[in-house]
Amino acid sequence: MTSPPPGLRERKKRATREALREAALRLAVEHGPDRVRVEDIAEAAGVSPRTYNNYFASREQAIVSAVTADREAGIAAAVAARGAGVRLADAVTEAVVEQYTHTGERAQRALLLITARTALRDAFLDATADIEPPLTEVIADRLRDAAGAHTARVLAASAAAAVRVALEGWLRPPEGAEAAGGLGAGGLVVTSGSLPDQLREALAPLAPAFDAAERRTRR
Amino acid sequence: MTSPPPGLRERKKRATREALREAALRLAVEHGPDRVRVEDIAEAAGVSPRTYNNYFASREQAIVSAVTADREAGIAAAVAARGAGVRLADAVTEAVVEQYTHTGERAQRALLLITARTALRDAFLDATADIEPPLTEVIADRLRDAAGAHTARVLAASAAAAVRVALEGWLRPPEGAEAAGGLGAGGLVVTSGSLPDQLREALAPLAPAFDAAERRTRR
DNA sequence: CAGGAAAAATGCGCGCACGCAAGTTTACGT
DNA sequence: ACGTAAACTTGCGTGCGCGCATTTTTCCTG
Repeated sequence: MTSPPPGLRERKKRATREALREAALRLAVEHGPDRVRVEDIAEAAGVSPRTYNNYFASREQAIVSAVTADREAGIAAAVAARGAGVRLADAVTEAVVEQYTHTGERAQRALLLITARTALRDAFLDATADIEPPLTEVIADRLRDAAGAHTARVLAASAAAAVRVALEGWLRPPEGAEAAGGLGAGGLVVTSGSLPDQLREALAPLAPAFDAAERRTRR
Repeated sequence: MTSPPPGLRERKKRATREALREAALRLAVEHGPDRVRVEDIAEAAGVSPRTYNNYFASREQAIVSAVTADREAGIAAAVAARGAGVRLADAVTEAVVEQYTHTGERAQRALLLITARTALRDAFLDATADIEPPLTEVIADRLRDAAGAHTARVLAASAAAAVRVALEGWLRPPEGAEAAGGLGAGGLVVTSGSLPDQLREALAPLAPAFDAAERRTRR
């Protein structure tokens, strides 16, 4: 899988990235997200501002990364942990729920801060796309037939998209009815259930697709 | 459907946006995408640079928008055109294929330019998410039951994600095209499979999900 | 254990995104 | 018809993203 020698070079790189994550989140919590500049983050991490955005494309990305990194790192294992015994759709769903609810104290506090600022919310939502690669890998691992690779890619992308929809609905309580569509005021804006429920509800419509893909590999 | 008076204010707004689109694409084709500044686009459209990014968040977005606007405008009609007689999954698939292949000459030429520059390619891929709202509307139009709204949202998001995967695979390997000197030094992007095939292949795994949702509405 | 190539970090500079506080235009009520 | 409020545009200033050229660090090979 990974390279047997982690590479000394690669380790420092990861250390720097982690330092930037940590610094970004800490400073954001300390002084408020708007009161922190890239220069401050870079200084706290011991690198130049120019180096900073060799790692992160935007200021928001660095802050959010501290929260999302764990999930994109653990989602694959969480799916794999639920072995071949359970339905693939259930494995993915429960793995997602686990990764987004069984979260540390620090992440929970950071989320509270993220949901307040629009720019950070958007960055957080965009970050959900980062679970797609690891998801693709584990799904492809269970779809061994010829077209499995392509199918896994699509299913992973769809699952990530569904998660995004769930998260959007979850942190959207304070919003007027200014949807893009014309007669979009179609009544029930019931939303704002618990996050696990939102996730399960969003992933449920995709279950038949997962089932079909999984069924094809058995024959 | 829409507001009976289009609104005089709204008309000027759309005209300005269209002018910016047109100017951005024209200048990009004329002088090359890197040789055009926001100031030039704004001047060509008759507005100030500051006004420019009240309409577009990035320079690339404006250029790409000239190509993608038609699709996000027509995708809903394309699905609706295929009436309730055909399977929802097929309607969506064929509508997507139609929108991304039956394209004008100008768009085709612009695409050639977009695929060359990495920044424009990324912007183009990101723009596929814009078909999600109209898709949500038409799908919800055919899913009339209670949970149809949520399901439509997830299915639309998944379909958009699948389209993105297809497009990624389509314009994948532009390696060694580092001849930025002359005009039209065009290295033809070698594609793996025709675009319609890629789209159909990517959307196919989602068909069972569409079927299940559609089947639920009939009883 | 050197020497040299590849890769990352840094300094510098330019153009862009966006907040803020005017000025200007459109829409609507009495 | 006129005045007022809301929306859109504009000028200005600041911080940021990133390309380019240079210096420093890391890794490999003879």
